[in-house]
Amino acid sequence: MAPGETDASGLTADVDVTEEGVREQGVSPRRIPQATVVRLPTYRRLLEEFGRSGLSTISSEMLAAAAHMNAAKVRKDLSLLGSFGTRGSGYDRDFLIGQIDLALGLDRVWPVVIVGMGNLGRALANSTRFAGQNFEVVAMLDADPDLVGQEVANGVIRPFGELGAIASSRPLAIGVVTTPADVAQDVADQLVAAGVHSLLVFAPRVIDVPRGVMVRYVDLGIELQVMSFYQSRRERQGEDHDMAVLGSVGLAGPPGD
Amino acid sequence: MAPGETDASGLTADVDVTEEGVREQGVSPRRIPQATVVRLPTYRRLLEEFGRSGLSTISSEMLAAAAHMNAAKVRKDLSLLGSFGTRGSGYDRDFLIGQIDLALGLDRVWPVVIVGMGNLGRALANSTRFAGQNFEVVAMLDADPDLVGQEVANGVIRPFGELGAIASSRPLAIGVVTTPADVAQDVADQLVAAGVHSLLVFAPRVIDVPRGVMVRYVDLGIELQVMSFYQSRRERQGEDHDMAVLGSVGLAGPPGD
DNA sequence: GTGTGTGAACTTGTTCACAGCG
DNA sequence: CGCTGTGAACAAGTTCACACAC
Repeated sequence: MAPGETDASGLTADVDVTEEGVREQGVSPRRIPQATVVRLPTYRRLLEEFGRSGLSTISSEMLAAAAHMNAAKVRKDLSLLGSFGTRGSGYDRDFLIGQIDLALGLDRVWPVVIVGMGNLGRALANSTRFAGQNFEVVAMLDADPDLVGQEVANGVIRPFGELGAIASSRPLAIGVVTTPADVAQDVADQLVAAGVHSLLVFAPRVIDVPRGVMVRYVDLGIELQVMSFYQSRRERQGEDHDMAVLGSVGLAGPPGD
Repeated sequence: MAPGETDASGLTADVDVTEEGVREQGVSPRRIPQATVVRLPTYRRLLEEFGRSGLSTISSEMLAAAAHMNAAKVRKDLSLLGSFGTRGSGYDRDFLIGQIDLALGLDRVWPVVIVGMGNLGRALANSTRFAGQNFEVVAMLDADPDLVGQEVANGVIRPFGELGAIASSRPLAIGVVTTPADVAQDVADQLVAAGVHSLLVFAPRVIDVPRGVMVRYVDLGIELQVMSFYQSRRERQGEDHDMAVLGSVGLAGPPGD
């Protein structure tokens, strides 16, 4: 196969993606498909970058070129947020960023808990993405007594057992699970009990959650195996296929051509 | 929306997923859609786990329940590899694992290079997934002189400038980019020049690659923003939606219901 | 009877192509 | 005339439902 770009995620592990509960209730402009939701952050980032170049108006064609995708897709995605473009010129950068933020819920700060402070948990805690504008790491937990008490990023690692206490002193929205696979389900259960409704799981394990709780998986093993698949194809067949881009986090596609 | 499960990836960032170059050439049994490729590693892992429970025959229903998905999907996916099931009983675990390995190219070891040995690069180098059976980290590079020479996992960090030399002494297949975003494109260019045909990019940046090179993205920022989207929906609307599971690495879906 | 393999229906996502606004 | 917004065509992915093999 020629490598093309994939879109991403790769590992859709799941099930049950019902779109209920959500249907128009005044607030939501329109139903936004998941495929679009996943692309909005990329558009947002590119708009920021264009801004640094001094551009204040950006066309779907420019965004599409920068994101390596089809302009019609960009327009369709953006039109789901409302009709913000100006025919003949394009979209006003600042206004569009504001609208994307509104759609993504980036008009507030979400409290995040990270459970499992090994190498990966630490890397995430130090990431600007986690410590950024809209997300605040309110707790870093681990069951290992040797790790408890250590300073990481701007805080200290606390015992996993304190989760309940932390949850009663302040609301928690997102839980990041960077523990070994064998305890991931138990950790997830306790996070859900603590009020977390969104889980980002790095452990290679399918997690059971009650309805209403969202789970997204980031699985490095799957990523590598997907690459192995395309790489072995390329070697089996002649060279020069055309691979493109795939995305894990939902970005990218399989090496198509 | 009720949280459902998503499938994942979330961030499909890409483009160009052409399926050329690949079409049937004797070796490939049949065309395997990307959606299936991404799920094969999960089936493989679940089969391993069932094996530990002593089961030697597994039905699509069992796999589906464990993976939180539809049994018909499991059967359709597996049937693309060939007709390995036995009607009335199910699939022979060991044989099926072998067939999945064959399809995924896990019958050999792929040389991996990691560029950017900050927290994340180190976490990956220490990961069993990277140091596992089918992947071998043959080089850990960084441009920072302070990091060069440090021991990580089973090796030592070398200067990024040595990439070319390393590539001429042994073939490289997969490149992992865990550098800051501003140098990611340059690093990718050099990896491609060194013969790498698959890139796993953690930097929040769209990467340009020539045809034939596959890029998959893992973007934590996108993951968090996708969670923010569904979380803010849930709060805007009544509670109790039904979210499910989404996958980043391609596993999971949007919180549907 | 049990569970696979698969055509057909359906749903989701992408691309085209063009009407129409600025 | 340029670029958005969008219906309509298309492609990909999922689920159903059932014939058939064991």
